[in-house]
Amino acid sequence: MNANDSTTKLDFIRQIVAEDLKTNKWGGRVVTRFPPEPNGYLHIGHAKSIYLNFGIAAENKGGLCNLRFDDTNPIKEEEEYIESIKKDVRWLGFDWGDRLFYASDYFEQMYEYAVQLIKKGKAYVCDLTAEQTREYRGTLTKPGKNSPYRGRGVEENLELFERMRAGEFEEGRRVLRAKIDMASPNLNLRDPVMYRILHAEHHRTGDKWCIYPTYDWAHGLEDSIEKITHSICTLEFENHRPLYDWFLDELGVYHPQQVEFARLNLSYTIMSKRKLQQLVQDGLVSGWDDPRMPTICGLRRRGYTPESIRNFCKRIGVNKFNSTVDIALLEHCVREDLNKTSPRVMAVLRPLKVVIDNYPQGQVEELEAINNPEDASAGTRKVPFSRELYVEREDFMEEPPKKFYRLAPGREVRLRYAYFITCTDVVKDASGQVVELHCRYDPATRGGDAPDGRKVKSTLHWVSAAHSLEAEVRLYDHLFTKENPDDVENGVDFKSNVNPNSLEMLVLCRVEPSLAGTAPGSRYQFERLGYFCVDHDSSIGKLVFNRTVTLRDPWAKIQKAQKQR
RNA sequence: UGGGGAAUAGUGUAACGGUAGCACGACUGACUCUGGAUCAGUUAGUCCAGGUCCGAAUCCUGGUUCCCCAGCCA
Repeated sequence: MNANDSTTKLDFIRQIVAEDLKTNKWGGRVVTRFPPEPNGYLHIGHAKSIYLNFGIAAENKGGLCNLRFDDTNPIKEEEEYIESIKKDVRWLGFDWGDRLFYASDYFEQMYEYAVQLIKKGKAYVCDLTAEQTREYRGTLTKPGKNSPYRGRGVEENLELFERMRAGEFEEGRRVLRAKIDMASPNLNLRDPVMYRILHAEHHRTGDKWCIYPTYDWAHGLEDSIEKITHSICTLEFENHRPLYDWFLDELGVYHPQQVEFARLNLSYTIMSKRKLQQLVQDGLVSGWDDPRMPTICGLRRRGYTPESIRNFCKRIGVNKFNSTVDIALLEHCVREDLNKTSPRVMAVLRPLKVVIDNYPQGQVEELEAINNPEDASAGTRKVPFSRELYVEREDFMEEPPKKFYRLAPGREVRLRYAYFITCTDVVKDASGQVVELHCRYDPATRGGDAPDGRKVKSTLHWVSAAHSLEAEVRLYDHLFTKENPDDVENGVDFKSNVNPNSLEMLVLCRVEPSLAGTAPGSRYQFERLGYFCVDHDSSIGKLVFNRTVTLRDPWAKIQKAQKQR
């Protein structure tokens, strides 16, 4: 049994949906929504929510999922984010069809609802300053005090609210509040603000409005208007549910069910939009799409596939308690996908020149290489072989330790798809650095097999010196050195845990000639090294690759263990 | 200190009163023209203490620990 066999294992939210369907609670409908505020870029945590909401809709007959921009705060929101969010959701493989909505489209209707609440004596205009409001609210343990404006008459409230809308008051001068209970142990119920005055240009409604609804007031209405059945949000909104319910009940309107789940945390990275922004602002990363970022655009640039991210979301499950998923699971998911789909290619990241002394000068052979051993239909290609080659610097050791199977003086290894070679001489520069290897090849092993049946312990990747192309390769590691980046000493913040070695730029790499002209976004496996993706900085004249993830590498582990000893 | 949530191998998740299972990780071994992939195996868990029951991860009682709430953010 594998993780795909989830038909019998429903998470608690899907159980609720299934139960509601059984009891016909919503008349057989399933309508969810993904409601981002367009104030930043989406990250892998959003992917969990997208996968959940669109997934539930897709799994149920007639199910719908709305993409709704929760644009109730013009100060933080921009059109640019709307486009990036749409792009990312689409890239992840989800389609909202014609179900694209904006909270701002409901402003008029929300206003009317607010008037209703005022008429019902359940909302009032309050003149307290923000600071006074805080004082009146009380604390976690002390009840709040009623605002002196709480007793204002309906007529006065109506008039003042209208004048608020008309722009007669300056920002912060007055708010509209719900009249609930200043002594409630749930602070969200202590007469929460419904409207605040913001003389700000809204990216969609322009200057039509100068009062804007708060989240608590707006969100339930948005869900209600769109006839959502299950309003799925994260745990921190649990305390808001009584308020969500209160507004809809007081209005007597269609009332979806809010369900909360735990947001995603991933080891060695952070998910907080605010902190991610700090990394960008402080230049610790190159931007929101830096391949080290957990943003969707970062992962895309890194070479992650939508399929692998969806699969990751499926595997992590959904629950009501905070947890931190091991980033190794995400990495496993890309490897799993890329192993099946990506063409193999040879590239040498840190070149070491090898001269095959007994190979004819000027001779070039085109050797056949398999494009993808996991996919026979991918076929084969020709790779040029010649007298002078490059191999990986770390594939040679003058004094090989135990368990090092690769090239060493006097040792025979195989060059993949080519010949067996034996190292006969090591050339060093003045500082003692190995700069060149001399080897002899066995012509009888052409293609990589010895007719006499002798074996070698390892196979190396290589490129022909004269035929290979220069490339820049960017190696990435975890963004932070600690599993939990927020684990810090007093006086410093999470940024002190940024991994100084999370990016390594290699500029003089050599790749096989078949890569000439490869397009940005193309993904490959560099044999024995890992999965790489062509960066959008790449051009015909200058190839640039990002390492998505390494291959599983037992030798690296052995080496690490040997060093520690 | 008030209120609201939650605790299952190292990590993430199943089991819904009836054999604690799966995945990732780690570790063996087999195979291999990628030290990849694949295959086989090992490892390891119900927060604690009581109680109910033939039987408890599940129900009850008491405790412990963690998360959220004092924005005119979402």
